[in-house]
Amino acid sequence: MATKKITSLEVAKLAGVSQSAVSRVFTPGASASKKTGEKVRKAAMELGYRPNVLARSLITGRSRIIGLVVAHLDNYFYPEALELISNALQKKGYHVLVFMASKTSGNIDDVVDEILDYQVDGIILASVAVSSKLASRCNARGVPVILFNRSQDDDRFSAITSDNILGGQKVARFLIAGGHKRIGYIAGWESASTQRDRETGFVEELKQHGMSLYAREVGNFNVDEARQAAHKMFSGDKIPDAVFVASDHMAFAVMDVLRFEIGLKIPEQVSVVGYDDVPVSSWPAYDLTTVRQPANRMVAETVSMILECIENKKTKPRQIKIDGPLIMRGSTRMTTKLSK
Amino acid sequence: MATKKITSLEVAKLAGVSQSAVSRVFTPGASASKKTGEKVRKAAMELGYRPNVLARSLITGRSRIIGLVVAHLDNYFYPEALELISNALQKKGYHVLVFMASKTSGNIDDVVDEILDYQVDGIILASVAVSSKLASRCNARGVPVILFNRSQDDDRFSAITSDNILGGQKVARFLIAGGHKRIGYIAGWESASTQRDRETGFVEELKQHGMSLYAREVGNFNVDEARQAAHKMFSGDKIPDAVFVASDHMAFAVMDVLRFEIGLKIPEQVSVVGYDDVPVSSWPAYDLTTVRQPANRMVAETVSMILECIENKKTKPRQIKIDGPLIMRGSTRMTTKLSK
DNA sequence: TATTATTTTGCATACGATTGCAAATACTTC
DNA sequence: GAAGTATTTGCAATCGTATGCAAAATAATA
Repeated sequence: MATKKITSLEVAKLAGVSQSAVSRVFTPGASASKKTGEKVRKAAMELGYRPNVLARSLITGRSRIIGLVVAHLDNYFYPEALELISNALQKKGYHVLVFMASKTSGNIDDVVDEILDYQVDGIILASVAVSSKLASRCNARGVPVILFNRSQDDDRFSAITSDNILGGQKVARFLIAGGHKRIGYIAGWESASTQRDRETGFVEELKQHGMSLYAREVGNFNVDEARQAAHKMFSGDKIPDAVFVASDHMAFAVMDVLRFEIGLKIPEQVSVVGYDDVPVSSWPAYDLTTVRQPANRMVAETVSMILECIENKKTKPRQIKIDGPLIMRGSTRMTTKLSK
Repeated sequence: MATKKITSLEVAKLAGVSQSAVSRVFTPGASASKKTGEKVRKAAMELGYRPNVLARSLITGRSRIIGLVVAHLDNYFYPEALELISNALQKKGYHVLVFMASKTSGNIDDVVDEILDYQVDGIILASVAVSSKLASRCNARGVPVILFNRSQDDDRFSAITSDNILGGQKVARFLIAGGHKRIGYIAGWESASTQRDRETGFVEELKQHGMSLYAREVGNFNVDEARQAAHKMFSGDKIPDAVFVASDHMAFAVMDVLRFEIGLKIPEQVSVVGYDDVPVSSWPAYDLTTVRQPANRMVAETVSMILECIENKKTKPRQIKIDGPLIMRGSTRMTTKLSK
């Protein structure tokens, strides 16, 4: 009903000081005497006054808002990342404005434009790419853009990923050491750097050992397509004895198909390896061997990087790769002792 | 580098009109001739001008930002809801400022205060409660508050939930019809209305059939505690032949304990029922019978409700319960034919 | 074409804060 | 207590846009 706005002016009146004084009390770096500080704080409390962040942003040019574009919340790696990012930024006095890059909404560029309208201090793109035109626009406005779990051949933004090439290599070494001879790969979305790097590392390392992919299908980081891929790969009579799936999310679907539709035993007949180490992977029903993407460290780097860019406009973009361990679980057989 | 801001004034100059004209062109309801419209749009395009949403909000008093507080992203019902909410609001020209109500951050009231600082047009609390003091503060500022998947005995805000009482009843009827005699319940967080309602409906319906709970433990909507609860409940010699778990999320943990740690067969020895119908429930590894919370309909109601409250301040808060079906899957045995 | 009704436009102010500047006050020091 | 230095404080301008009001331009009507 009485939708009254309490402004600094009213607090000033009640406290018997100028409006600027009120502002100074609520501005960290500003100078105000102890006495006025108390008077103002008391009056503010009484009226329930809190500074209007938007008005402040208008004049300071800093909104303390970070735009976050996220696409695949159905892959449980992202909710976890979102939670960590939001918490970390919250702790630093920033907040997250979320934008979904759903398949429906088409163009990511439009989304980024919308974000810029909010005068965000920075943008985090989680597993999402953006045109170089938009990149320059962000650049021109001095808004740092950080790619999370995706890299792009554009040195105007920083990128934080796990070391996907190395991860792929680890999987290859592990499967070879386990005595597997016919090794398949189910790929993610071909245009994603994560997909490419994981496959590159994997295939290169196989080659090092004189092997090559026995089978390859594409799952596009999508459950349904992963199921189909599994069916194709395991429908013949000579089937792989191991399959590396480009994400845990897809790997679960693959495991379900192998066990419940094709009737194969994991790991006795087929070993399955995933990538991400989302919480479900450790649940006994899947117990999936996988490469951990250290979400907490990736987020920590992302947040400190973006804050650094905001503080200091001259910060050069960097590409950071974070190593993650191979987590050995029950979805893979190990005939041979594995030397680290 | 050249961090130049393009303002409406510069566009006005280039287009040869006044600043107000530019503003009018970019303000939906305002009057501007076709001719100036074109001139302005052309100039804006050339300079890459877009209106500053924050400045606009300052004067209109509407930010087109909705604050969303969310707690349990580890329960996969919430990422899904978040995605739906964000998409629906995006479509209406609103955006979501996310706040994590992590266990660490303690007081929700502080979080809500922070949200208000951003002059949000409305607040959605997903499975989170707030003190009545804060409720009045929001009320006083004319900011509608909607509870999502949680209700509270406070008619100042609207609440959208599934019909948890009815859901609990359905589970009871189903288990009884299945011939189960010793029925256990693993509860969520006792203070949550969802937990209370599910249990109430469940127990009442058992009573209707002359039965009562054979065992009861508390899992607090938390995986680890659910595991412990399962252990306790199934460690004796007379164990339940069915267990209703207050959320799918916990039910998975319970199933894993039963199968892989205690060595029971599901559903032959124990039937398990969950609540939510998150995507994982339909995966063959769990194939969990559960009550569906219709996230899309719940979100649709939530969004239309909050927009209605924003448009028309006089809208009365309402409590909406949405019925969800029982989804029968393989985690429960059915000895008897079930009459709907 | 003259007159009236309707749109369009510019001017100036307001939204709620921050901040440079200069005057006023408080604190040192001799 | 006077002179000098360090802090506080208020004034006024500013951020980028929206909007009421009155003047100007255009359209409608006779």
